[in-house]
Amino acid sequence: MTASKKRQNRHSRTRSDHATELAEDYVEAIADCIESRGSCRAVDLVKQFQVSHVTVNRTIGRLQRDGFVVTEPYAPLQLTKAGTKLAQASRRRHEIVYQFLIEIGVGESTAATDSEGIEHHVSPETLAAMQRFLKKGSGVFY
Amino acid sequence: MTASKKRQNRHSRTRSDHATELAEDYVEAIADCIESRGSCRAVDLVKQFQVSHVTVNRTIGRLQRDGFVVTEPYAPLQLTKAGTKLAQASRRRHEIVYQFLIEIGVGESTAATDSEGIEHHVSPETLAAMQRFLKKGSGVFY
DNA sequence: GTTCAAGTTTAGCACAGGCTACATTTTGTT
DNA sequence: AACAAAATGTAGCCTGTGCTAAACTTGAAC
Ligand SMILES: [Mn+2]
Ligand SMILES: [Mn+2]
Ligand SMILES: [Mn+2]
Ligand SMILES: [Mn+2]
Repeated sequence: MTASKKRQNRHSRTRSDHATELAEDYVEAIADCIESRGSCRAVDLVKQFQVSHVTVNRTIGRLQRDGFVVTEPYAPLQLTKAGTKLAQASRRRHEIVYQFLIEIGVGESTAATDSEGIEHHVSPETLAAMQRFLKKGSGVFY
Repeated sequence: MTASKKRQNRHSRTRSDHATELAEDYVEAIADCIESRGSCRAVDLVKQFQVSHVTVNRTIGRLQRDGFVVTEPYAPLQLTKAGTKLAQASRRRHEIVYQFLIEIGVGESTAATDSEGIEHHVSPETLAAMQRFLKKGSGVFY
């Protein structure tokens, strides 16, 4: 492990996916909220995630610690450069997974639900495969 | 919430998926191990999951509490009826997700890794869509 | 300018799921 | 039988992510 990245086994990878999952969903939600409402407050995330405002607050604290968000007391949330970048990448990946599910015949509501969890486990290689599929169009199939 | 099941939003669903995820992976691994080696011990799971034996032990404790495994001190693990059933359902779903990824052009190694996380977020509806896809064969496409 | 409601923060709790260090039991070797 | 090694168990720690209750800020209504 001096110079080369340690190869994780598949379960280790799943665990590390989960470690970044909440961060990805939060910055995505914050970015969406800022775009649609002009700003984002903790209470908006409470509605999105259906957890208590305390849980949102503590999660935001970790996001700030990790450099994705900046906050001042009682003020709206702001994304850092890193936060904005993560939000964009997450949104793009999420959207591709969602559209892909639609394309293979999953209903919109289920696609929305399932893609919310699936997205975090989709590697660049799998994402590329899904994109190829979308490009070709499913008309050939169904 | 007296008689009707509360409709979860998509983030709530993802959270509940995660609550059962470890149980699914463990019983699947235990079932595999029993089939291939005749019995399964904690140390086998240590190798599979790459966590400490203490973590395995505590996880097994929760599985026992929840009725999926039974253990006696220093003895191999056994699955309960419920554990065996969960293992079968998990394995089937996992296998479909894996084959599906292969079918859309993902390499075996990546498919193995990604399917390990994705499987837990695949609803029956999405699983059915993947199966339809596998039945048709991807020859039409590629 | 008080008052009140909404939003936010803090304190303190729980459980899941990681860990190391150390103790114990079982099993294999001599 | 004695010893060594492997497996298992226990004690005690940590972080993440959930909660309720209570205190505090802020901004709007009056
Ligand atoms: Mn997302
Ligand atoms: Mn998500
Ligand atoms: Mn899995
Ligand atoms: Mn997951």
